[in-house]
Amino acid sequence: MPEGHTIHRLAEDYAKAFRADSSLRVTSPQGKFSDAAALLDRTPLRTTDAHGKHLFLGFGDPGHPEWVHIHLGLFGKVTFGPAPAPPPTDTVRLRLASDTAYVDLRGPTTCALITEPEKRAIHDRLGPDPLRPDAEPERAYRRISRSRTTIAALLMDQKVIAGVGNVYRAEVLFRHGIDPYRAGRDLTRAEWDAIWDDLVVLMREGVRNNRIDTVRPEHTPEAMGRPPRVDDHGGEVYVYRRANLPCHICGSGIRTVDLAARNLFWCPGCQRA
DNA sequence: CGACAATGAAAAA
DNA sequence: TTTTCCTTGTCGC
Repeated sequence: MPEGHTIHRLAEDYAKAFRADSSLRVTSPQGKFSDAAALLDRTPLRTTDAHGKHLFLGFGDPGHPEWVHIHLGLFGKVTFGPAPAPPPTDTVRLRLASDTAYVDLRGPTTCALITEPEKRAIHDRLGPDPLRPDAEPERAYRRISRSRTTIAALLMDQKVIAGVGNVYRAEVLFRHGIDPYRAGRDLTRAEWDAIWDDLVVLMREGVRNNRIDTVRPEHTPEAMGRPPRVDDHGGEVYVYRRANLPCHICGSGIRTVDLAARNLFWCPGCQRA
């Protein structure tokens, strides 16, 4: 389940499992991607790429690259396993299978074969991604510093910054004591730089561990003598999905509200205007 | 077995 | 601002 760290991890995992493997079979058991799958069948995966929540699988020779563009949306899931691949269920949009491994993609918002220019156009409309080495955080600040929109909404806008989702949004604002309702243009450059640098660290850690942990060492369950979090998406967090529970730091009840069809979580004690 | 939620975003209105 | 798309797991009856 997908914020940017998941997608970058998938780019690594797809490459690790299948790159340059001439035994690669490409199918679409569900049927919605059959034509493209037939085209790619038995051609090696050349490279993978990720920008924000967009995943790209590169096929073909470098002069004429073809890309499978994948976006998981809210429900998309990817599962890896060793060969032999089990019979696919009828929801598998895309299966890659080699002599040694297989991977199934289910429920993506997007799974399409695109050209290099089309890929470039996607990069162009995305904001800087804390997980990409070429990212320019000033580009994000330029937009934020001119916007009357709340920082909570701006962090979710992929044109402003790519890869942050509902969990990282809530957690990074908490970690910096920032009221989610503050307007973007009221953020100082120093505040933005601190947020960005923090996201770089947190999301890299997310890629490494394949989960989101945002709690500082001094606030971990072990350090504070409280039971570890029990939650179906794993990861130790301060506010995400902790509605009405006491804040780990100040004890205030964590608040939640429906904002633009997503659940926003924050601590009214620690995050003041 | 239906209702509902879930780390998302584009299209329609 | 609302609707739509995509899938799966959980909860209550």
